[in-house]
Amino acid sequence: MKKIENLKNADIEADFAKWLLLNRGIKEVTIKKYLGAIRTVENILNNNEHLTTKIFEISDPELIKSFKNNKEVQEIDKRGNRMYTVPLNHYIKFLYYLKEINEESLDDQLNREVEDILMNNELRKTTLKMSKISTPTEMFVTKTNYYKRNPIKAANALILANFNCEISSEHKTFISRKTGENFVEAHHLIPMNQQKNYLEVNIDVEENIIALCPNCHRMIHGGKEFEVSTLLNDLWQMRNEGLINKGINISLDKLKKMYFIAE
DNA sequence: TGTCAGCCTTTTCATAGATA
DNA sequence: TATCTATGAAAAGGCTGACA
Repeated sequence: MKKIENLKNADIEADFAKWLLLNRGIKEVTIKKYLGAIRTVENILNNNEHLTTKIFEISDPELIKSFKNNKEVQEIDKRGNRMYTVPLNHYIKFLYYLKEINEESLDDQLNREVEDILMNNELRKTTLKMSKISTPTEMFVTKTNYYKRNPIKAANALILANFNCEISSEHKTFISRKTGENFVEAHHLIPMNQQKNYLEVNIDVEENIIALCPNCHRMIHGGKEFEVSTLLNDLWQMRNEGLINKGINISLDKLKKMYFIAE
């Protein structure tokens, strides 16, 4: 069992190294030094009992951020010209990247369920009634808990948008074989992984679900910062009032942070 | 703020020789 | 013969500063 756990940590470390090499274009020599620096930080935190696990066992980027506040880490970081916080920052970005990939795959799963609902004429007629019964449901995926999306809510959102991309109704895609409508995808403006920060309200509601053409949907998940930022500006203007009516308060800045836009 | 080359120091490992 | 110790080479770690 111990060996399996070690293998998992080694896998994450190897994936992180591969991500640095392929996604960030960092040289192997530097990657080696970064991994060594992370190990040094890990030892410091272990020695002063701020940490009892390995850094690569941690999947919460906020916890990694807190390590940068440790006095000893700050001291060696200053001496080492930020060579300890730089790799930690990279690891934080890597963890967010992993979360984003999970968010995308959950979106894909949701959209397949939405299509199944919309292709059933009887079910389609009753979606608006059914959607009233809903509470956020946590589901377990790998080591992290995620909130299951309600496909009926998402189907409603697409119907309310008249199957148009909400960025521009001119974004025509193709007619879906299953639904017979212009193909658009459901996207949660406030990502569902943020439900944990909205304990009083359910963010899986029509007001938070946007119909997007596949191009805009991919762009919002993986576009350049300025492109995502532009999309978010428009969508936030469009939906903020509806969200407030549902008791969901979100500033544009906070929304951008959820998409890792540094502004 | 991040990257990276380069230099210095420390650690690890292999090998040979000394000793019990 | 087995074990310990000294030594040197290689690898890894730590740090600096230039540059983008």
